[in-house]
Amino acid sequence: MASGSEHAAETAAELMKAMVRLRARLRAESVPDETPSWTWSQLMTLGRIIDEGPTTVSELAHGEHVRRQSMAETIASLRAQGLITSVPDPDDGRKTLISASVEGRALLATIPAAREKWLSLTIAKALGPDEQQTLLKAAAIMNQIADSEV
Amino acid sequence: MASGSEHAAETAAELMKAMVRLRARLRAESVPDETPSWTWSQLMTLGRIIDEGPTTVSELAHGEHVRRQSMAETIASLRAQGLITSVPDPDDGRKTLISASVEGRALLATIPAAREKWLSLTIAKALGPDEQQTLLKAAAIMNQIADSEV
DNA sequence: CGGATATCAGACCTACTGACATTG
DNA sequence: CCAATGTCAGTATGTCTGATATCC
Repeated sequence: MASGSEHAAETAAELMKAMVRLRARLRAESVPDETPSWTWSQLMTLGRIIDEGPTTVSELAHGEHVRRQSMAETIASLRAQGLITSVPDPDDGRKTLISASVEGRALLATIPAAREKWLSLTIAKALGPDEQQTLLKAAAIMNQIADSEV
Repeated sequence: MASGSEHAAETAAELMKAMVRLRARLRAESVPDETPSWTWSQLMTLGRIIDEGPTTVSELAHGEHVRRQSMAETIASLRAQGLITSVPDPDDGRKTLISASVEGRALLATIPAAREKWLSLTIAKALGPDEQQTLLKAAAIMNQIADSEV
């Protein structure tokens, strides 16, 4: 074989294509009137805050591979909706420790995510168990790639 | 059984998470100085034009699940770079038929996509053949979902 | 005139880069 | 003084909605 890298290029291209197209479909399918306010970035950041306990904007930004400024925006949205609380770090005045509020934990527990609804339904309706399993495995692999060191 | 929908919800959530995070990582990894000009939307649209022969903005927009205006932007970029040509439909004055130019076909044949480079390398380096196969299958399934009828 | 196509104009969302104050 | 953190600005991209002209 030794054609591993060729396959890798094809896989990369196909994966990118699938991601762009599925994203577009999800956007098209999302009902504007039902969208409350949370984006996936917000939801995922909230989940990460709950998992990692009190943390800082910089740490979150690093973990999600975005700039501090971008993450600050997300945090501001979450704070505006009362899903998180932030207090100055008593040991380091530069830092602001962010924690999930009771409301934030409650929200994530129910995981309403209107956008997810259509995808869940379509997956349940159009896919067999094997295909669902493949997607789940692929999601894990994609996360692994996203966090791979160099 | 009967838990298919629960699994579907979990799969949907995991897939969304993976897509958002991988996208972020790809953005972080893309080298700004190397980015020539093509976006994935442009590349995919170009591919679709080649596959479907002469077509219209509306048809392309429908196929990619975006608004006509958005697709018009993409088409304008492709035209500005000489990758496509467009002529008025002789039979229907409202339509503009779009075809790929020789340059466009040549470009897609080489598939340079600088953004793809990091992903290809990481896939080749960090993933085994089985995992690559899973991603490829998943990509096909994701496309299937993106085009599913209701 | 109603339906479809294309395009112009304005807005938004989310991320980016650059510059700055504060703290360690 | 230098490094890290957080925040304020301005920019860029890709998409959206609304309005308009043209053609069938």
